[in-house]
Amino acid sequence: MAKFHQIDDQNLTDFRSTAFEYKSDLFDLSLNRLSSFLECDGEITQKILLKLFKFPLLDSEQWNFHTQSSEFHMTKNQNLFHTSKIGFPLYKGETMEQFTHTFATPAYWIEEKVGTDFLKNKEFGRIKKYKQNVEPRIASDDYRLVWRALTNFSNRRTLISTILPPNVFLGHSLNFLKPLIFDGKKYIKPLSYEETIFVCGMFNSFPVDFILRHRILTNLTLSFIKELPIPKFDKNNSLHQKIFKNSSMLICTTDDYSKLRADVGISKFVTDSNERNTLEAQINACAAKIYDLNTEELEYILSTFTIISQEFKELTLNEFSLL
DNA sequence: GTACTGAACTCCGCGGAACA
DNA sequence: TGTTCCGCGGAGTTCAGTAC
Repeated sequence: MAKFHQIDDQNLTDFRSTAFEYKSDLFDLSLNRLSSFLECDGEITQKILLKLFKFPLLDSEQWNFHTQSSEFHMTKNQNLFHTSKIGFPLYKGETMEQFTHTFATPAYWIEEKVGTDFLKNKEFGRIKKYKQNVEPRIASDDYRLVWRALTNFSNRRTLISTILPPNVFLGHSLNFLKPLIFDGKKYIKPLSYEETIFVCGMFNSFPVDFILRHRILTNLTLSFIKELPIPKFDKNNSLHQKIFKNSSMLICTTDDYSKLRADVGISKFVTDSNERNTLEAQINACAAKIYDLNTEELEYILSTFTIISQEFKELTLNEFSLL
């Protein structure tokens, strides 16, 4: 039997009459695959979570998912920041939103050489143990998947992610997927652009958000991200393809993404807000289908996002009914 | 003007890796 | 083996927008 977050004396006395049966499968999952217990509030939540966690975690062998936080610390590194718009912009959580890097104008910039030297020094510190004569390479040279590290389970959305173009720096309120890793001899790309864009689409979907809302309070730490169950991208799966293509059209809206567009072969992009809503609703519907959720379960997930408009929820359900 | 809510900022402590 | 540094996580504080 289980019941979470009970502080009332009477409720604790009547524990058995108000608690629910915590499924043994969920118990095994929490104990063997996760770093903390999955907290849930009843039968349907348990059923949904068990369906979602049938897929490999991002820190499992199936994925090659390498995260990093704190590229530039807003307090410790503030001596590097300026407001004269020279060099690379410093992105913080508040400057991006789901599928967009133009949500707000950056407040700080870092001179290109100052910033890249700083990051190359840190990277050199990481790879020097391999004793290889290799020039350090840094993440800001490439497109990278980012997400807000500071959030809340009761916010409009908890996981807010996009892909940022090269030549931008990140404040510590943004965590990111390393686009390049050092394997001991050379730098390799652990995930393709297609996989990265697909993951971005999954991150911004309601089912994945639903998981995090049952696990975090305010800090979306790296361990919670790495314990997300995400299916491996399958280019032959039409649902995966839909999420990848829609995400591409939502993210790559400026010339900063021309190289990425050419690389993944998606030239179209969408800036009209109504069209963007439709594409996002389709991504949510496809994600729910991938996780094998039924209409009742998707409706329940949507009902827990109380600040999201009813119109967008209905759009998502309509798209789901078409699959 | 005040209260409330959502969201971001800042500070501090912990733990592991590196190093003397 | 002790010390230092740095990445990371947690929590309190502050700010901004909105409703009344």
